Amino acid sequence: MSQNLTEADLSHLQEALNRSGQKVTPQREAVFQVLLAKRDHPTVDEVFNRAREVMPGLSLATVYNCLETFVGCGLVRQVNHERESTRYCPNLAPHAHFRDKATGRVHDIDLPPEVLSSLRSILPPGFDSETIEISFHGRAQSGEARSN
Amino acid sequence: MSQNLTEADLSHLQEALNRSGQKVTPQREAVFQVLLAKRDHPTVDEVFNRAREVMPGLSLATVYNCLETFVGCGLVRQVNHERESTRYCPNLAPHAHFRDKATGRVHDIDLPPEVLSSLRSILPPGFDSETIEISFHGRAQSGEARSN
DNA sequence: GGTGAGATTTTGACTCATTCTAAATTGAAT
DNA sequence: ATTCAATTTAGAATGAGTCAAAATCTCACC
Ligand SMILES: [Mn+2]
Ligand SMILES: [Mn+2]
Ligand SMILES: [Zn+2]
Ligand SMILES: [Zn+2]
Repeated sequence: MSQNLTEADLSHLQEALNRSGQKVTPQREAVFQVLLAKRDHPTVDEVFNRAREVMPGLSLATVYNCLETFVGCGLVRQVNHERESTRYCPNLAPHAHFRDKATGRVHDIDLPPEVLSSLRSILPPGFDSETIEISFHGRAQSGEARSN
Repeated sequence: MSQNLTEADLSHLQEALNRSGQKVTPQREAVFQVLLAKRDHPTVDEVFNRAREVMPGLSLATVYNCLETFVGCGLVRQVNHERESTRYCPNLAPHAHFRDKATGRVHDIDLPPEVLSSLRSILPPGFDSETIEISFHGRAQSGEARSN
């Protein structure tokens, strides 16, 4: 379960933090490790509980801080569905989210470049978009429902 | 400004409420009127303040109740961006939302059927989507920024 | 290997949009 | 008129997220 970060993942973390002038800390390593270990779009509380297993003294505020830092340097994305608790996703490829009505689980849906550009094309002139969020809501067959 | 509901809008309201076994009340008429009068995706508080001008005794809880009722019978859509307050939209045509970073305003973006179906097509087999939400975030030239 | 400045973490208080509860009011049907 | 369910209302409660201030850590520098 609680694998350490691979060499590659650690240097990804280091590089992104350095790039924005911030330090690698044990707490940030632990939180990042949790996100990579199980890519199921955990809430802050879920991250907190998982990270505490490996670092018992960790505080909830620090988890909020770490996740905000990661979002700020582009290491993870925030995922919101309606007014539910914010979830976090370390998948940096362009993708949409599918939330399963039955289980509440969130699945990554790959977003091909041509669909992305057809989406951009619906913006009238004068609208300059920096980010696009796409979320589906419905039912997923349990066979498909591997927890990502 | 505070026009009354047109005959057509009132019967739209009546029909939708009847269909789901609920009553037309003065409060529901006032809240619905507010949504139709200025289609700028108001928050609950904005709806509350506008509606109070025409019905001073109205309570905030009732505005929450009315809006929930309207969402339930398909008269309006909820619009969420990140963790900001929920906004409400009476535009029933398929459309995406563009939130202007600078002003916070939300604009409707028409969603052509072919783009909608190209989006549906990215779902792998086994995923059955009931709703899709698409939101852009960026800057809109002020010329384009009529408040819808 | 110390020192000090700045970054990070921690705790606990706080905010505020939303939800809940229970009492009052309304209104349609008999 | 009476009744009963639906609706409205005021106010309390909830809970994810934020903030402020003190404690701790890191690391460049000596
Ligand atoms: Mn969420
Ligand atoms: Mn919103
Ligand atoms: Zn994702
Ligand atoms: Zn809209």
